[in-house]
Parts: sequence; C-alpha cells; structure tokens
Amino acid sequence: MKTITTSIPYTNAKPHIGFAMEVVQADFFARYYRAHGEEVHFQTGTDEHGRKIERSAQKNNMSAQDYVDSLQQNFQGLLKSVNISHNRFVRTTDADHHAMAQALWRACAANGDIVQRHSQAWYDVVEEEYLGSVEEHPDPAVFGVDAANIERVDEINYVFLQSKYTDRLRDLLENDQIKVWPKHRRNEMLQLLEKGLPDVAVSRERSKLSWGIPVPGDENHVMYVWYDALTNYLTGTSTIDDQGIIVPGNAWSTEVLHCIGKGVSRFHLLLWPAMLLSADISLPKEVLIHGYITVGGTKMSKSLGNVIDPVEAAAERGSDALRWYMLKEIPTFDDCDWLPEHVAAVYASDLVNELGNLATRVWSMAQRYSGGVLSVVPGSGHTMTGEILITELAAFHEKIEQRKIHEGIQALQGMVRYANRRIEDMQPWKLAKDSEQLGEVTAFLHEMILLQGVLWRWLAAALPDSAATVATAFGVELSTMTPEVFMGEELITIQLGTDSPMLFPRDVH
RNA sequence: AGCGGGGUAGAGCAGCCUGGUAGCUCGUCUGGCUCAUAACCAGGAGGUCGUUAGUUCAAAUCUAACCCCCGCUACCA
Repeated sequence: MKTITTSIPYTNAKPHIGFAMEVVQADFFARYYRAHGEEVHFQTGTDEHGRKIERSAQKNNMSAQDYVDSLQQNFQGLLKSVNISHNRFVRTTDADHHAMAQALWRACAANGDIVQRHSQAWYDVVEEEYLGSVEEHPDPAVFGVDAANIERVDEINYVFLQSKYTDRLRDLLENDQIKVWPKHRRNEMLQLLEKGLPDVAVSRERSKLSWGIPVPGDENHVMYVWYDALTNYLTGTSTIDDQGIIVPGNAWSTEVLHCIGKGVSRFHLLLWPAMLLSADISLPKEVLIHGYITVGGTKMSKSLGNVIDPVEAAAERGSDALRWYMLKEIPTFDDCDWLPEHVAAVYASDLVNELGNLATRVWSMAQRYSGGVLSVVPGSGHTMTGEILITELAAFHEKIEQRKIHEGIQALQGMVRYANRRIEDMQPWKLAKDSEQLGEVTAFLHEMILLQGVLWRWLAAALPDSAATVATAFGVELSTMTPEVFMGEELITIQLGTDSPMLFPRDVH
C-alpha cells in the first residue's frame, strides 16, 4: 500500500496555481502506483482555522463556520478542474480531525512534551499576530512593523518541546529515514538543526483567537494552526480507540509520501516528525518538495496582479494539457517561470503534434488499410521495438522512483518519437498499395497500436482523460498492456472504436 | 553575513562525481513525405561551456580566487 498526501492550503485565499501543481504531482503518483496494481490512499484537504479566517468572516458578517463552508467550492472546484483522484478530503473543521488533533495533543502532553510556559512576546495589534519572543528579538524593530502597532504581551502558553528532538531528527535526516527530495532541502534542514531547534508555542489565548481547536482540558487556549494542520495526515489515515489513543491505520503504517512546497518544508521535516516522535507514531517515508511557479522570475502576488488562476488555466486547453505542462515541462523540484506563449508551444509540440497526431495517424491507417480489425500474433515481429520499449520503461520507472516526474515522462516521450520514426521508415501508405503486402501493414499497425497501449498505460498517470480516449479508440484495455504482451505468442485481436481519437485539438479558444 | 542551489547556442535544460572531438527539447532555415490535427521524417545554421589563474599531453568536467542570479535562516503552493 502507498499513501500520498498534499499539504492543505489555507482557504482564506483563492487556490494558488502552485497548489494546483502540488495536487497534480501527488495525483500523478497516486495514479502511477494504482497502475502498478498497488492499493493507494490519496488525501488532500483544507486548513480552515485561524485569525485571518476569523477576521474575514466577521467582515462578511458570517459565522466562521458558514464562511469556511462558503469557501469550499473554490477548492473542490479546483480538484475537479485538474482531475484529482483523491479518496479523502480532510477539512480541519471536520469532527474527526478535531478529535485527532486533540488526541495527538494529549499524546504529546502525556509524554511531557507539551508544557505550560510563561512567555513574553511581541504582538502586532493590527494584524493580530505574534511576531516573536522578546527573548529572541529584544528589539521589535526587526519585524518591520510600525512600532505603534506593537504590543508586548505577557502570557501563559503551551509550548511543544521540539528542542528535545534535535538530535533524533538530525539522525533521521542524515540516514535518509525520511527521504527528502531534492537532497539540498534536507541540507537546509540539517543546517537549522545545527543551531538547535527552538521550542514552539502551540497555543493561543482564546481572547486573541477563538476560531480553532480547543486545547484539551483548557478552554482558555486554542491550538496553533500548524499543530492543528499537520495533524490532518493522521486524520485521514488513522483512528482513535476508546481510551483516546491514536491507532495508526494501514494507510499510515505504510510508505507515506508527503508532497509539499518549499515554503513549508521546516514544518514537515522538523516540527511534524518531532510531533510524531513525541507521540510515538511512525514517520512518513518520503517528503517531496516542489519549487514555485514564478512570473518573470518573481513570485506571484496579488499586489503585482500577476496571479495565474489554475481553474482558468485548466479551462483553456483542458485538464490534461495543464497537467502535462506541470508534470513534464516544469522540473519536479525546481522553480519555473510561467509564460503563456511557452505553455501554448509545449501544448502544440508535445501533445498536438506528437502524442495526439500519432494516435490519429495510426488509427486512421488501421481503419483504412486493415478495416478496423487487426488479428495478429505479436511474437518475434515485435522484438526490436520491444527491447527498446523495455529499456525506456525501465528508465521511466527509475526516474519516477527518484521522483523526477519530468525526466520519467521524457523517457516515454522518446518512445513516441521512436514510433513516428518507425512509421516513416515503414511507409505503410506505400505498402498498402500492393495487396500482397497488406498483411505486413496490418502486423505493423498492430504493433504501433500495442506500443501506444503500453505507453498510455503509464501516460495515464499524467493524462488520465486522454488515456481513456485512446483506450476506447483502439479498443485496448490499458491495464493489460505490458512489454510481455507486446512480444507475446498469443493472438491479439484489436477492434478499433468508431471514432478517431482527437486528443488535443489544435485550435483552442 | 552564514549556508545551499545555479551561471553551457534565441529560450528551457543534460553533460561535471569516474578529465579526451559540446548534447537534448523548443524556436529558426533547407529538403523529403503525404497515413495524420499544415502534422511526420532528414539535414543545416547558431555556443571562446560566468571571469581569471593553476594542475594536465588534454578541462564544461579537477583545484583556487573572484563576479552575477536564486533559495534557506521570518508567513507563503
């Protein structure tokens, strides 16, 4: 079994295209492992507590709950528009999440890792946010906030003793017990660990924040949003017994892959494992950290007006086209600039000209020269192509295990080009003029159809809609498409579907 | 400032560990083909591999210094 997760975005803003890329990457892995026949648990969700939401709700004259409910459609709509195949969506306002966060808190507290501590901190009364401790920052000027808005607060808060886990976390990361992709992100964390981890204030006074999960046994305090949010990974995978003890489910006691953005790596590589260690719960196996989509080399921001809306981007050429760009063109771990002309060029070149055109040209020849029904024993006639196919598939799988989705897909793309070259060499349209050679033409087209079947079995992880169209048009069951079948000695009858597969129209509006 | 990543044809990247005629995709130019979504195939043009110095018969590749871009140390997909 495999478990794939995404981070859960804060719902106060519209879904970010970067989050869309994150869910698409996660969805790729979910579909990839399903194609291997593995059972997959794939969860995503939304982070709905905190001061900003509370304040926005007030502005809109709504209760916080009604307000977050009204925001759900944005996120559900996004998942739909990029075709995400998750089987659990965790809202931090869900009752079972509420219970899980409290259960985890109790577990950490029982181990002596959450304690009350008197703290002195700087507080921004306008933004209603803690800026940092007085101890760490004796001069609040470093925060760049108007001094008139800064207040020094003195209060009792709950603190999670993250510092206790500094050494164990260093060991875990150094020994790859939590595998970090790419590696240099791990090094960044090790650097932080060198300085020693601080303890983390994990509660807020209810007077300052009421929209959150209450601290168990203390109605005057509410959990810090990160403590609350990270717990979602257990909510979706585990249960709580009669004693209030967390029972990790199969989905947690397996190979867990967290897909996140680089901005939240500290929380996932330090705080989260520390929380799990404290509660004596097993750790995730891998954390994949993607880069950011930039515009003109800078981050998107509302003030610059350069925000790309993922739902609109998906509507432009269809979800598969957007998914392809995000998976194949954007390097999995790196930042990448978003240029509309480039997006259009990649669509035309990779999808329209190569993948889409290959499907229609083969379909049309098979229809015209072989009457739409092709009964052939693949056998040794497919050996040459089959061996190349085996090599390329191995390269694909290896790259995907290294979490380099873009490089893996490029291996499959190489086979598409190979197919186009083969067709050029064989020139079936010439052979077909001679009725003596029609058998050879059919055998060749049969080979090209099976080849696409094998490729689309894996391309389906990136392009699920198109894969379904291809399967129908060629009348093949993708899950049976293996190199062994491709070169097998059994008769395979292919009956084409009635429609030519128009996967990627050239003209899109 | 410290640490990390990067600087290779117009754009995006690989090659660097394990030195030996500079490679891929897109774009561009020319030719071929006609099954196909004016798609496909072949070939050409285009680079003093950030700078300087060093090691070597030989350096994009190793060493040193320097310059530039980005990231992390504070929320962020």
